[in-house]
Amino acid sequence: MVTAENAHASPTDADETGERCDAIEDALWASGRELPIVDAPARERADAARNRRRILAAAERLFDELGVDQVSMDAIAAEARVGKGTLFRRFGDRAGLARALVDERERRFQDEFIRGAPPLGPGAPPADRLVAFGIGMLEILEARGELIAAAERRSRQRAGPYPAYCAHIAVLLREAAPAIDADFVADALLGTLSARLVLHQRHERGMPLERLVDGWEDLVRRLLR
Amino acid sequence: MVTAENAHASPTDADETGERCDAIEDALWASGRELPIVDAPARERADAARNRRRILAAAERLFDELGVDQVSMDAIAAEARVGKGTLFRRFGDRAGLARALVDERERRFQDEFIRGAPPLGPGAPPADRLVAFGIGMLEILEARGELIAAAERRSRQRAGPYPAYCAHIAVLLREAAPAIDADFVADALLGTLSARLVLHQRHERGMPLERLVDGWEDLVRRLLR
DNA sequence: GAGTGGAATCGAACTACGGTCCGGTTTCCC
DNA sequence: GGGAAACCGGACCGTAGTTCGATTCCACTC
Repeated sequence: MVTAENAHASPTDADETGERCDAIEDALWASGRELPIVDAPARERADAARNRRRILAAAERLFDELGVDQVSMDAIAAEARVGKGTLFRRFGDRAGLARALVDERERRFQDEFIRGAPPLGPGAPPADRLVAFGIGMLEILEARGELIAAAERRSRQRAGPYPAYCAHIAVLLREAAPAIDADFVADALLGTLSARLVLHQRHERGMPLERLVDGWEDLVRRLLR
Repeated sequence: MVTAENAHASPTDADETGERCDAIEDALWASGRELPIVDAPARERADAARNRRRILAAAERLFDELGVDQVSMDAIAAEARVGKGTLFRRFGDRAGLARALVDERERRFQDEFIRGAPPLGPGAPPADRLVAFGIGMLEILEARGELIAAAERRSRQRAGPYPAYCAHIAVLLREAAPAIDADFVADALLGTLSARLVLHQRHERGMPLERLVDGWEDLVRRLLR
């Protein structure tokens, strides 16, 4: 069944999926969340790895071509030349697959936020870091909003990077304004960066990206002044 | 098929669905939205009215008994002794049915907000009205959160009372702080009152209602001070 | 390096659910 | 009573997600 033609049929050459970053993992543990379950297990069988890559490549291709919510899971499985069971065992559900596709980018973002250069990373005043966080998030949403909306479909708060974002924002808020209910306000701020909301503002209400950026900055400054 | 037993089998005695309030309608029009389509049409046939009542009663019963997202549309149709087609033609989709079930309460809330007594209604300072709005919304969510979450499932921003809430909040914000981007901040504030988020905070994170109330008030005051 | 036991994985058939369609029936107005 | 419009409801469709027997792979032995 595995022909020579599709034995290494992955056009995305993201082959080094095995790379880990212990610093990020530690930071995530410290923030009290589990790691996202989108990686390969420690020892992955060769056929499983091949199928995982083929599924991700097929999904990326179809999403790109047709739009995220015009593509069924059956279509992805067929395009990847893989059974449905394989698809779902690998990624859990549709949201898990979407999460896997944005995971690399989100990891990089978390990395920059935790240990990158100011103003996003440590060193800058907390208000500036918060502003930079929102801008970075809005940029990611601009590029991958549909996908992230699909990843957040079931419950945004439960899975994915939400708890980590929440914890990081809360830390900054406590630093900048100790009197504040940091966890509550973190949820409030993150609500502004919900994929569904931003997509609606951008495409249905026609608000330009700069307006969202300015709005975010003003919101943060007003809260922390 | 229609037996005497279920001919008027509606335990909810919301029989006067025909009552209209032109003031509210005008206000809603002024805010640029359409009216919610959950009413009976102007002239409803007798069998249609009977079936609508039976569907609403059945849904209420099953939702109460089993929890909102443990009840399928088939089950509601069966419990109401009605075909699936009838159910969907009447209410459009699952969200529409849920909206119909909270509609009366939301209308009352909109009414109080537009023309009721202060601090919710006109007369109080805008900041106080905003605080009261959030508290009222949180109370509704406390009582009917699951149902409202179901009503918001597809796109919160597009359907239901969201546009009206948004417009009203924006008016208050402009009054209290003309320099603010009122539409943007209205979305931000309403994000805090999203049914999904509040349910998560209340039941999964165990935050007490008073904390959400205090958090909301502090958030509004900080923004407008 | 070939063989083997057993666990991990594969994938097509299956279930359940939301939503649509359309021929037949009921209701209402005249 | 008659005709047209509105309505009814069950069969039907596409999709997300599950199951489980068949298959593939890998570690270990000889």
